[in-house]
Formats: sequence, C-alpha cells, structure tokens
Amino acid sequence: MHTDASRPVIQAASTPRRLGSPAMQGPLALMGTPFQYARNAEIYGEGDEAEYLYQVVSGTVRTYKVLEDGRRQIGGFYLPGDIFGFEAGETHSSSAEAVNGAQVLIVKRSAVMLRAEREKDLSQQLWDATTRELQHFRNHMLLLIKTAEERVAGFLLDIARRTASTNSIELAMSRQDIADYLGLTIETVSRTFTQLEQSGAITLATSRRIELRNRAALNRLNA
Amino acid sequence: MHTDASRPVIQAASTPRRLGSPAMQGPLALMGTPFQYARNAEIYGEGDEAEYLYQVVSGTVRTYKVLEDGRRQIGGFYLPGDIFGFEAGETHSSSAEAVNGAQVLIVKRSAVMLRAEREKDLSQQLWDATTRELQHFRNHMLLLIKTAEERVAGFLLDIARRTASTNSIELAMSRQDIADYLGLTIETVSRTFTQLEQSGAITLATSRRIELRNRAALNRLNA
DNA sequence: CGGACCCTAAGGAATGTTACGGAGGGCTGG
DNA sequence: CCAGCCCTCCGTAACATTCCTTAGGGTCCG
Repeated sequence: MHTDASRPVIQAASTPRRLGSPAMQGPLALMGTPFQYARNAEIYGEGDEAEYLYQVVSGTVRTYKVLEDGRRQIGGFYLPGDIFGFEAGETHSSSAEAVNGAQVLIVKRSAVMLRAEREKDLSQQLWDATTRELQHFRNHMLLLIKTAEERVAGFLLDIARRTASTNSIELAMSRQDIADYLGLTIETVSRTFTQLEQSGAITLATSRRIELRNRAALNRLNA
Repeated sequence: MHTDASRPVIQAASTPRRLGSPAMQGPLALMGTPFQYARNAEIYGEGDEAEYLYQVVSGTVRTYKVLEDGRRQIGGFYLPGDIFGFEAGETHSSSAEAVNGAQVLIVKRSAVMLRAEREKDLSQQLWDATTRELQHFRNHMLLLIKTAEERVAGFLLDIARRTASTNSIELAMSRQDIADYLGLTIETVSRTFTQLEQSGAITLATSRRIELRNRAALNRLNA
C-alpha cells in the first residue's frame, strides 16, 4: 500500500531559464513568456500562490499531491499544448514538476482573466481547457478502481491517443511516475508490462519504448 | 476488486416534478426552474446531451461512471448549494441521480453562458464552482490511494465539514454508495465503521447517524 | 411477510513488501 | 580515451498483507 517515503530524493535542479521568442500556438500563445525547466525541476509547489497559468511547449510536466508519509498521487501528465495550473483559491492545491527538460509558457492569471472578459474566444478556450481537465479527472478516478492490468492498458492507450503516435510510444516518465499515476507500485507496473508483453498485447523495445501490438486486446482491458 | 454487477437494480423512479417558486440563492438562483426528483431518479445519464446546469436546493445528488461489468465509481455527492453538470463537450461524461428525494434547480447552459458574458460576477462564480470541482477531484483521487480506514475517516470529515454540522452526521447515502465513492466494498466499509467505533473515534447511533467522538484521531488518519 | 439494507466471519485472490541482481549512463582519476 | 565506480532505474521472485469474495443471518420498514 505504502509507496514509501524512502523514494530517492531529488536534488534542487537548476533555476528555470527565461527564453527568447514565444513560438507556440494556443490560447496563451501570444501572452506568455517561455521558460525552460530542467528534469525534475519544480514549477510550483502545493500551497504556493497561484499567480500564473502554464502551457507546455515541449517536454512533459507532472502534477501531484503527496501525503505526509511520502505516498504520492500524480494527477496528470501534461504534454505540449496542454494547459495546467488552474486553481480554486489563491494557492495551488497540487505541485508541478518537469518530468524531463520542459519548455513552459507562463502567463499571469490576472492578465488572462482580464483579457478573457473582452475576448469571447479566449474565454471559451479557457473554459474548455478547464472542463476537459475535469473530464480527465473523472476518467482517472475510474481508472483507480480497476485491476492493475486494466490500469496499465488504459494508461498506454491514453498516452498513445494524446501523442497521436502510430503504435509506438516513447514514455517520458519513469516506472515510479507511472506507478504513482496509476496508484500501484513499480513492481506491479513492471509485472504488468511483462504480462502484457507475454500475452502479445505490447512489445517492450526498450524499457521506455513500447510498441502496441494488439490494440483490440488493450481496448478490451480498458473496457 | 469487482463490485459486481449483481447490484440491486433500481427501478425507474417517478418522473421529475416541476415546482413553483425558485427559492434558492447562488449563481443560478434567479434563472433556474426547480424540479423535484424521487429517490434514485436519474437526473441525466452518461452520454446524454449536456444542455443544462444544475444546482442542488435540497437533498443529495450523486454523480458516477460505470464500467461494463457494473463496477461503479461515484465522483461526488452534491449537497444544497452545490452546482453540478459541468462538461467538456456536448454530452455528459458521467451520470447523475438523486440519492434521496432532491430538489434541483435546472437552467439552460446556453442561457447561463450568454448571461455570463455580460455579468462579470456570474462568470466569476461559475469559474469558482468549476475550479472547486477540480480541487475536489484532486483530493478524491488522493483518497483512493489510501487505506480503507483512512478513506472512511476522510469521507466522514469531508461530509462533516460540508454540512457544517456539530459532531453529528446524518448520512443520506447507503453503504453501497459510500463504498463506490471510496473504491471499497460494502463489507469493508462496514468493518471499518465498527473498527472506528471500537477505537473510540466515532459512535454509530444508527447505521445512518454517526457521531464524531475523536476528531483528532480522524484527522490523524486523514493525514 | 418480503425486500432493502446492514453486519459478521472465513477463506482466497490481488496487490504490496522486501530483497536482490543486472543494465545503463555519467563522473572521476589515471 | 578508458577503466572503474557509483547511482539510478528496471526486472524478478518469495513472502506478507490488505481487501475482496462468498455465505449467512439480523434488523428495519413498508
């Protein structure tokens, strides 16, 4: 049950680097300032003031909450184009980190909101992003009551869909990240990957590169 | 793992009854039409067109998703004042039912959105409601990785907080509902209740009425 | 009296825990 | 440049535990 607290400690990564030109599309494209975050660098922490909104330009970002004893639940992985950082109050209710090196567009929440009052389109896009996030959480919660095999299958299909890849997936995140996203341990994730490979559903080219061999079987598990 | 499909079938409840005066406060107060739903009556189903927004006036509402084999995950319980029915696309990604008899304010989504364009305050309230919902889901997901005891403690504290009650809780929902909300079985929920009672944390006046005897202990479990 | 709801107990299955070994990449000193 | 080392990440196996499954009986209320 416990994903225990002896998880390898992540040392402070280098400070984010401000970049030149905001070459990204999407609602925040023309407003934001691009920043570069190193692998495992914190973008914001739980309890920090929620002053900005964020959009991934390149790389992957994870948001998560932790319990006192170190158990961690990853809320989501954000890929290029995704917006994150929406909050109810004035502070962040979860933390965000770069999974690997990631470029992120940052823009003041107040500026976005102000502008959204006049630009109906921007307002609409923000609303859509927020409700999509809601939908993601609803699905994610459903995932958490499934069996280990179903969760892993669902995870792989979700990543495949979002990267619009063919049948080949490059995982940006570690087994520990996947485990904490799916509410499993790394051992169970490992076991399940090999299980899926033995049943012919996937092939593990390397530990991070996965080929979907039998989407029908995966979809069946995803139910 | 399987909360199996032999769950007692809920027979079609009586059709919702349209009521007289909209005597409710909140963002939707002046716009909505109040409807009365019988116990277990469906308010909307997964896949239905998402044409309306809803606000609970009295009673309790549950939203949920189901898997083919009958496993069900309850996303949330909505109490008087709470708004539900936010969706990303044009259809509902979950279902909603009245737990017991419930009075619900219903208002056309398009009407709300149109009006929100002009009324900054309404727009703000909708945004707050949505992001609060996001926050709820983040916490709920964290709950789903905890032990049975921790989940039940967290559930009780959440209900207690939201009903602003003293230390006495009246549960509107059945053990099956609680189990499906917490990702447990009814047996485990039962066992955990008795466990908490034996440890002196709570008292079960009746099976639906619970007294919190030791909030500190519950908070410790909630971590 | 029947049905819905709840509780308890015993056994089993899925998952977590603990332990260990190996592969790969980066760093350091030669 | 290379050897050696360390550190992180990943996989496997045996064991432990939690929670689920199955079964049965009790209570409340219409």
